[in-house]
Amino acid sequence: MTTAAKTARKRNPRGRGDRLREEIIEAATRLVTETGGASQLSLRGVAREVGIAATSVYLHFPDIDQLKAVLVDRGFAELNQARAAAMKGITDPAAALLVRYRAYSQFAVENPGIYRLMFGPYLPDALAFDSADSPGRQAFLGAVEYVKRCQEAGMASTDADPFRLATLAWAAVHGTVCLRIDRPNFPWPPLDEMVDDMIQRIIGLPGGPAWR
Amino acid sequence: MTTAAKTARKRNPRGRGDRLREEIIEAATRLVTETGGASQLSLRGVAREVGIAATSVYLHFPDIDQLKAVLVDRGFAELNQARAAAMKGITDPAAALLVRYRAYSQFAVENPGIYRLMFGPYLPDALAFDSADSPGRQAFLGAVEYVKRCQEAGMASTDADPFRLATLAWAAVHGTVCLRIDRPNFPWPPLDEMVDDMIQRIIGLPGGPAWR
DNA sequence: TGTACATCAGTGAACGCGCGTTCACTGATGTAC
DNA sequence: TGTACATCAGTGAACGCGCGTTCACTGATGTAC
Repeated sequence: MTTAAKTARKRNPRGRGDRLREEIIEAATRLVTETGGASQLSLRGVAREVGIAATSVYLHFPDIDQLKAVLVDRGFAELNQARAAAMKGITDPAAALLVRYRAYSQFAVENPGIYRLMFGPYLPDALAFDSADSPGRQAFLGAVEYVKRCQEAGMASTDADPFRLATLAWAAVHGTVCLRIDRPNFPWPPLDEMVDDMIQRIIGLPGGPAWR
Repeated sequence: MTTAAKTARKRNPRGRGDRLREEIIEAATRLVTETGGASQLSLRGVAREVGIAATSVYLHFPDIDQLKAVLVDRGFAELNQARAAAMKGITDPAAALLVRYRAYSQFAVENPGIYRLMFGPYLPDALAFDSADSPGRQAFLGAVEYVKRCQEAGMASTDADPFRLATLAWAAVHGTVCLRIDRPNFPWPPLDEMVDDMIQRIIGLPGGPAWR
């Protein structure tokens, strides 16, 4: 549906100008998802997708980077939500850890455009800074916590601190999904299987090589 | 040095028109390396960098994708060379494997623009196809071979076939370097240390968690 | 030895396109008197 | 109840820019006769 303006748009009623803001965000999400690349996301392209004049985007966003920032925020919100939903009711820390990374990787593969925007090189510098209280960092610290629980339960290697293990795991899963997205012709094993295998080996989870 | 034409270019002598081809490739390499992104590599930009008319690029490349293809080829050649140089004289298969991945990751971090072009989403489809005889695939099969040797020497996990282990290792190292490039503010451990740690855990190399 | 011609290495003007951004505007609807 | 005015939601023309691509060209140098 990236084509042109579908049906002639009706102007929003008085007081509901913010609805357009929502439409713009949705259109941008659609574009990023469909084209898989946020690099060519343009103000005029988004306006075209919504079916409004290019200038109307300025009513809600001072520039395209602000729009990207919103997409990234929503992306993290959605990822966190998916992760929380997947982990719901799971008490075993090792199982919870695996499910976390599976949810992460599924989100990435299902939303490659948004994922690339969140973790790739397209981000405006201000967002890419990845400060200690950024949503990405917060989620990472959540993973550190779960690794720690696994260690305390004797279900993970204790030869490295949990921060280090979580760092390795993040990088490994990130690479897994990036290559899958960018090199789809490689004979990859099924996603969940590969992620489980990866995490078990890195964290030293039961079922991993250290336990055989 | 991305600025403008340095010194007025002298036309190449008769019969040496191919020198310009080389200059164009070098300029493109410089641009990709400096800006770190191949996405905005443009025909006119390259011409500007070389100091020639935009149209002169057509004398050697029908379009920018052909130029990118050459950059990728050279990238693989350089990577292979760096890898071979690093492995020279090393007989221990486990040490050789570590050195391989260290060389790979160093190449990536030192040439982020080229690396992204080689393994990222910017590639023209024809190149990204990653067929079984592509240079990337060939290098990968080299890694599989070394994993196999490690297994045969009792220096690696034998709970998975070498192809699978090499797949995991590649993905993990790819993620390591990508995140390092794209999220430089994260408190990463030193590159070699992180790569060694990653590979030892995944392959089950001596020094890895399965051996402690 | 001179000269016409072919070839080679590259140029420069021009095109249409999509982009971000500006500016003044339009037209519907609510509100004050 | 009517009307003037303010506000709100959004438009349309125009700008300058960089881009890829076309076309006819220029000017040096080698080669055939």
